[in-house]
Amino acid sequence: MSKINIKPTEAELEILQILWQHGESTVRNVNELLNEKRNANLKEIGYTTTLKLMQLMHEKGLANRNEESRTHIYSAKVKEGEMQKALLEKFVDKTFRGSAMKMVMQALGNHETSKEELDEIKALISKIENKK
Amino acid sequence: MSKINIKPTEAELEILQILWQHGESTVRNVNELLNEKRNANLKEIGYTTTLKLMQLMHEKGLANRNEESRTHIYSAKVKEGEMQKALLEKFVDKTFRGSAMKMVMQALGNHETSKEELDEIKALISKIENKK
DNA sequence: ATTTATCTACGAAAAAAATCGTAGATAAAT
DNA sequence: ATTTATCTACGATTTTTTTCGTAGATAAAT
Repeated sequence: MSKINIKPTEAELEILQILWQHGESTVRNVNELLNEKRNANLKEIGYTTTLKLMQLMHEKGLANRNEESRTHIYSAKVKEGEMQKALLEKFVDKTFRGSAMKMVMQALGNHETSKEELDEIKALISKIENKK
Repeated sequence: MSKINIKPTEAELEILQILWQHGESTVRNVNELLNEKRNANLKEIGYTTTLKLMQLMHEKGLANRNEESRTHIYSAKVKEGEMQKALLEKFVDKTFRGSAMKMVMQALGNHETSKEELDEIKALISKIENKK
């Protein structure tokens, strides 16, 4: 269960993404990945900036930290799916006045959806329909 | 076409919602609606706070302002659908690593979807499929 | 005609988020 | 054994966002 009551900031979410994708990581790892992505023209993120953010995330309960070795190892404390669910709900409220349907329609409309994906959705719909 | 390159802040988006729903509005209108929603325990938003936000929105190009009468009348400059589209895209990137599909599946899974809504989606899917 | 209420403009304070510099400790390299 | 690199901790600065107070003008109420 464990509902998520901690909303990450933009920067924190970016780091969470990395932790979810790469699993346990050091600050340096994360910092490098952040800067790779942000590669373009933008200024690099300093090491201590990332460090500070990750320390805060640990304090807030967004990340675990293994302090056994000098170089601490961080990992996401919240599960990706749960966080997505929580953020999605908030987003739908804020942007689509609570109508998840509208959002889904919008997403399907805009986004180039492949045949496979459509099939996937159809399968899910059948599954939901059968439950009724 | 006019792509949207202006991202509203949280507070600004809340005001946009009101402008979209109610059309032309005065600052006082908006301020009252904001406080109604926020009714619970929270502290009220001061009138000048809302005023300032709406002035900024006007400067940024998020809102139109009719200054004919002393009491200015504001309206949303960007269309709701366009803004939703822009925000959705950003949100999918940030939260679902760009996979709109994942998000749709998540949304359909979580949210209690009625039969009518499911039919609506199925209709949309057919429409998309036929286009191919 | 005065008082009272309602607006806008403007600047500034407060709060939240992001960024960085420096110090001190430990490890690695020479 | 020294020097150099790498870490954490911590405080401070900067930037962004939100909030509000005050002044001056106009309208409404008395």
